[in-house]
Amino acid sequence: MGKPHHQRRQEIIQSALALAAEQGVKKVTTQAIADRVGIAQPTVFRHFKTRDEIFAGAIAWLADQLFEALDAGIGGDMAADRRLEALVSTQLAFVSRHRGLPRMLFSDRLHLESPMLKKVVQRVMARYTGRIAEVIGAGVESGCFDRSVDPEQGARYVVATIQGVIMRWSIFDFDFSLEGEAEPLSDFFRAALKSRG
Amino acid sequence: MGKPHHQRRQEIIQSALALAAEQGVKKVTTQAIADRVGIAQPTVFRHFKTRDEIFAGAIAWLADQLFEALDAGIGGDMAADRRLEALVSTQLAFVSRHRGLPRMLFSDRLHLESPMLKKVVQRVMARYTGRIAEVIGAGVESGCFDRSVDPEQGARYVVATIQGVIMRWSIFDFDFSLEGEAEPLSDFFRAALKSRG
DNA sequence: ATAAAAAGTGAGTGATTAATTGCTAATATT
DNA sequence: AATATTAGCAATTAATCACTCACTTTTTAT
Repeated sequence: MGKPHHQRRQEIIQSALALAAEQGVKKVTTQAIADRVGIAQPTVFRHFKTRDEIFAGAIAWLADQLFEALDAGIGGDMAADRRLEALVSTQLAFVSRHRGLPRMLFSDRLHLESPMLKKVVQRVMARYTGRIAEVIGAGVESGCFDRSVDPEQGARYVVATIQGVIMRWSIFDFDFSLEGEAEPLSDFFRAALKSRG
Repeated sequence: MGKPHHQRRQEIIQSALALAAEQGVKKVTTQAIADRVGIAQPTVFRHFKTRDEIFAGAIAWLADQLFEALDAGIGGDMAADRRLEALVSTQLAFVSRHRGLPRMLFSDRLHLESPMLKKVVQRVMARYTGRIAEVIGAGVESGCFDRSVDPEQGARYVVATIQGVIMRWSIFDFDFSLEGEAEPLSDFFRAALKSRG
């Protein structure tokens, strides 16, 4: 027996994410992961030095996938508001497919127990907010959004709203369609940012 | 020795909240609470049957205080947008004074481990969202907000944005002034809801 | 082939922590 | 004053888990 290192790492990360999605971060024990992968519990530590490194690996993987999806979702040259709409809907669709993400991201465990994980999460958030700020900035330049809008601030609030919706979705155990929020949310943002007067 | 039951309960709840604010929910062990109150660890269980009941008590206390503050904050007869502004700023000021609230509310531990606590949190959220929906609804009636605004939906997004901002504040370890967000946030909401055309 | 490296295991350790138990001392009730 | 109730404690329990160790098997490289 014995699969190659990288393959096992992936299996472990995927199992951890699946467990987080289904039962919450607390239940992602090394034993539960091992059972799911089909290996003994100590074997997990052959592939990750600590449990936190599994989480860090999972978050890194999710971030990669997310930004890849975002880049794919806003190809072509659309107006800023259309571009923002695409961003929002891509983001919601992505999270919808990866329920482990909110479970990991919103877990106090991650932030407060491991400075390393906190750094990882903060970096992802900053990068994501920056991406949206660019779109808003371009929209302000082109007159699509109001000149009084501060791109950085607007981006923070857009991200906050999306996160709030996702958090609600996670807290209410995924009991409504996240993707169904894309359209009304985009309308909300358009109204908040759009050129008036 | 021996203080009355209700007084000790309060001391325990306050200690739990202080610990959550300072070090996160994970560190709110019955031992840590006991140390802070100045009693032995088993004595905690003379006043609460389980640890979860301490959390439930803390959340209930916070909810009471919050709605009291909100009611006090929107007395008088102002226009709907001013009323919403008052709500937002009261809310942010309250959370600013009670950092244990976000720590408790955003902890996956609460939601996923105890159905009872989950119910408590969901009730508070629903009540809070309803309160905002009323204000938005009145604003739409009076023509202060746009007729196309759905009060329930608008309220959900307003709450989502506020929660997102608070979550960011909590994740970034309270490193910016939450109360400073009141004004720009209110501007954001006003733009999103205000009568256009 | 053979040595070295990697992947695997069963058994165990140590730390943490909510909750129990059996008792004592203080307070309230009658 | 006698009794019951309540608040308190020290000692312990029982469960959970991340992580280690000593050892075996499989794969890779020489």
